[in-house]
Amino acid sequence: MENPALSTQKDENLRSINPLQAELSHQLIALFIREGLTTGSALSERELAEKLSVSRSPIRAALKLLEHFQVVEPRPGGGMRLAMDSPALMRVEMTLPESPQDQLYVQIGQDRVQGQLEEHVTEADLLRRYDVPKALLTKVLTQLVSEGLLQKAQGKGWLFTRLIGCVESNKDSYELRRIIEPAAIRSPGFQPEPERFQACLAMHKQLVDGLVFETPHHALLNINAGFHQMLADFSGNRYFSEIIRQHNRMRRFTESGAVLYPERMLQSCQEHLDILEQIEARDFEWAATLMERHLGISSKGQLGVPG
Amino acid sequence: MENPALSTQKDENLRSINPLQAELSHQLIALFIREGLTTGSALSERELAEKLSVSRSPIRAALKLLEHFQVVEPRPGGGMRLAMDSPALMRVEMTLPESPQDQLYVQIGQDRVQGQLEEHVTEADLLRRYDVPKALLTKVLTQLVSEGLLQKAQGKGWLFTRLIGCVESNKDSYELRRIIEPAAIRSPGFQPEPERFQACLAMHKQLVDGLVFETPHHALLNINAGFHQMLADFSGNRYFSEIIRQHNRMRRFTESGAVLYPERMLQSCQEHLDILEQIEARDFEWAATLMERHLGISSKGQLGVPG
DNA sequence: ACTGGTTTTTATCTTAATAAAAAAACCACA
DNA sequence: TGTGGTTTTTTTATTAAGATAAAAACCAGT
Repeated sequence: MENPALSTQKDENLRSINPLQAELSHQLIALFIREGLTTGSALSERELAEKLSVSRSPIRAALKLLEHFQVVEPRPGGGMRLAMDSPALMRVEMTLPESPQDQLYVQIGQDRVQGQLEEHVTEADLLRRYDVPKALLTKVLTQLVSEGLLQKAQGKGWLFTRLIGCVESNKDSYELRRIIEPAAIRSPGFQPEPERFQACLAMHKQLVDGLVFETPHHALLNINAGFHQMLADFSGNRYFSEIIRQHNRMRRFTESGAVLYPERMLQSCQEHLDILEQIEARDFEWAATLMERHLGISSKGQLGVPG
Repeated sequence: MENPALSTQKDENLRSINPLQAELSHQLIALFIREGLTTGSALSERELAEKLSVSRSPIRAALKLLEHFQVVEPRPGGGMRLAMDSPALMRVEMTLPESPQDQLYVQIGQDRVQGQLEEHVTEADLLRRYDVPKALLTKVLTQLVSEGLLQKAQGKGWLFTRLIGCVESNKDSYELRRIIEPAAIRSPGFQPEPERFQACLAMHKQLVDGLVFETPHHALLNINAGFHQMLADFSGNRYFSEIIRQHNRMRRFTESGAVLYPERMLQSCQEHLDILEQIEARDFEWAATLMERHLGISSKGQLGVPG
C-alpha cells in the first residue's frame, strides 16, 4: 500500500518555503508582465501590497526572494526596481520555487488520477505516505475540498469525489463548458474590459504569427486557460467565472503531462483569435457560435475524448 | 461590531451534541421512511451501518438517541425495533437536536446574508463573536469552503465569495440555472430513473390537487429543491448535478425566511407537473423549453428580483 | 451464518502553549 | 503626500499529549 519511492524524493522539498511568499513571488511576476513594466521600473511596496491585497510584510519577503533570483535589484536610495524585461520574466518564473502546499497538492491530485490513491483515504494514511507535517496536509485537503475534488466522509476519512481525470469526467467537463462559455458571451451583462482584452488579443496575434512554436508547453496551457477565463469574467456573472476557474484548475492534473501537437496549438490559437476579433467587432452572437464550434472541436481532439 | 444578543442565546446549545450522531439520527429516520419500515420492524445494526457507510459504533449511539425520543425501542432478546410509523417519524424528525456544527453553519450563513458579517472576516473575529471552540469553527469554515461560499484570503482571514443573498447574486444564480437546467434535460445522457421519477410525479399531482395548501413552508422548499435536483441528476453529468446542489444549498439562507404566497406555490407546482408530464412522454425538448419558461418566471416573481 | 454485546485498535479531535508570520502603526526622509 | 525602513500588535500556524470517538475484531447465543 505504501509507496516509498514516490514520497522519498519529496521529503526535503515539501517543507521549508513559506507558501505565501512562494505564491506571491509568482503573482508578482505575473503582475509585472501584466502591467508591462520594463527593466528599471521602480516598485512601490505599498502599491504591490495593495494590488495583491496583502500587507507589506509578505511583499517585502517575496521581493527578497526575487532579489535572490536577480529578478529585482536594490535601488539606490532604497527600495527595489525591476531588473528584467517580460520575456526574461517568463523564463525565470518557471524556475522559482513552488510552495510546499502546491507541490503536495499536485502530487496528491496526480497520484489519485493515476490510481495510486484509493477513493477512500484517511488522513493518517496520507501522513504516512507523504511524510509531511499534519498542518500542511490539512491545508491541502482543505484546498482540494474547496475545489470540489474531495469531501469528508461520514465518520472517518475522506472521499475523492469526481474521478478526476477519468475519461467520463473529462467528457462531462467539456459538455459543461460547451454550455457555459457561449452562454457567458451571450449574457446580457457581457462587457469586455478594454485593457485586458487588448492584451489577450495582442498575445494571440503574436502566437498565430509564429510565436506559438517557441512558447513553452506550460505557458501555452496558461494562455489557453487565461483566454477562457477572461471571457467568463467578462460575462459579469460570478458563477460563470467561478465554474470556469474550477475547471481550469482541474485540468492541471490531466493536461500538464499531455503532448501538445504544434499544428493543433496553432489552429487552436487561430480559433481563439477569430473569437476575439468578433468580440472586438461587437458581434457577440457570432463569437458565441464560434466558441461553441471551438469547444466542440477541442473536446474531440485535444484530449482523446471519444465523440 | 459585536452583537452579544445574537451569540449569547446560542452559547449552551452550540456545543455538547456529537455531530455525527446528530446527523445520523436524521439520516436513520430518512432511511426508515425511504425503506417503508413499519412499527415493530427489527433493525439490524450492521445493516444500518452498511447503508450509511459508517461503523456500528456511531449507529449504536444514534439509536440510543432515537430511543430517548421513543422512535425506537429495545427488542426482547436484544437489539432495537422501530416504534413509530412514517407520519410520526416525519413529525418527530423536526424535533431532533441539530448538531452544533449545523447550528453554527446556518447562523454564520444567515448573519452574512443579513449583512451582520463583513465580506472579509478573520477567524479571531468569528471566535469572539460566536464564542465557540476553535475546532468547531474550523469545521464549519471548511464546510462553507467546500460549498464555495467562503474562501481563504491571501495572508490572513477569510473572504465570503459570492455575496450570497444579495439581489445581484440572486440574479446571477437564476441566470446560471436558466442555462444549466434546460441543458441538463437536453443532455444526450439524460435518463430518468423510473422510481425516483414516479415518486416525484405522484407528489406533485397530490400537491396540485390541494395538498399544497396544507404543506408546511419548509417541506415545500425541500420538494422544490428536490425537483430541480432530480432533473439535474438525471442528466448523468455530475457537474450539472453538483452545480444545482450548490445553488439549492445557498437558497437555504435566503429562502428560509421568505414568505410564500399559496397561489404562487400552486402555480409553481403546476409548472413542475407540466414539465414532469412532458418527460414522462419522452418529449425532453419541450420539457426543457417549459423549464426555461418556469425559471424565467420564478426569477421575476418569487424573490423580488427585478428584470 | 446471523445477531447484539464487548473489547481492542486506530484515527481524529481537543487543548493550550509557543512560534511564526502578517497587519498595522510609526518613523524619518524626500 | 509619498517613500522605504522599523517596530508593535494581532492573527494564525505549529506542536504534542491526552481525550474521545469511530472502526475493527472478537465474543457468545441463536
